[in-house]
Amino acid sequence: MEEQAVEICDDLCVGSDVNLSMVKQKMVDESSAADLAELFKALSDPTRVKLISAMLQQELCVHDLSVLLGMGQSAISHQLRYLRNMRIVKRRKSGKTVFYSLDDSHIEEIFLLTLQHLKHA
Amino acid sequence: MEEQAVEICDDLCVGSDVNLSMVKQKMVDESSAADLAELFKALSDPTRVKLISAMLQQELCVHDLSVLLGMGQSAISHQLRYLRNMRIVKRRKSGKTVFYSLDDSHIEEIFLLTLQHLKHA
DNA sequence: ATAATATATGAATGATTGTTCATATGTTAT
DNA sequence: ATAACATATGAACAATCATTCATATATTAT
Repeated sequence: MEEQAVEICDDLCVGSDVNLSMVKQKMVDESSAADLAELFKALSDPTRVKLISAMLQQELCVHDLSVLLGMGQSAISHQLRYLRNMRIVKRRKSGKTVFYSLDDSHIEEIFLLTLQHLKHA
Repeated sequence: MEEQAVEICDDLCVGSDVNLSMVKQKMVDESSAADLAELFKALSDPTRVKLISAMLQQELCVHDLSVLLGMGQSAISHQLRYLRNMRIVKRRKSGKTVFYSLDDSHIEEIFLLTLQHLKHA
């Protein structure tokens, strides 16, 4: 059981009677905050959103994704690499073509939950 | 009932027998993709994640948030403005101090769901 | 009015990002 | 071996971003 060092300065916010140490203890730590931000960042670009939305239905090759999104093959490849590094997407190679599909059901849940919320906002 | 124009090029991906029009119809449209990306972008920065994580517990004034995160007041104010523009956070003014709290339970759900997934990943 | 406190904001800056272009790698067919 | 095709990748560039600094606004106390 480690006692987390809480470095709250002596300053008292006159406008509040909040116990800052208490709040700090329950906050996400530095590393979790970074992880959360990193994951959300992966979903924070329209191109990547569309890629995920397409692969939500079925695995697709780079060329098809490129056609679907109306974007250059290079741009698609770069973004797929990004998503792959984040382990959001996985590859399957078949001859010349490479098929991509979603690798993480967590992402799928988060994506769909957020989509729902946006729909009946 | 508008028929959505699906501009799939004649190119056939040799490596796949996918009906691209079908996939395209089920994909999120341009505007939804932008909205999704915009929302996720709001959560894609460690500072904003920590702010939300703090306010998940209770409303807090700018000064307290500044102390909690160990960051300058200006940086905090700028990010709070961002979150407020996104309607993720709301203000309550009391004398000199301004209290911020979460404005959107959707965000809370998405945030907590993602946090859970990261924990037992 | 003046000082003190809390927050907001515009400008500047360094860092990161998404796309494009050119080219490389890898696979299949001839 | 050569050509054709599918994908990957490095460099470059414009655009966006998060923070800092200086300063402005607003509120309260003296």
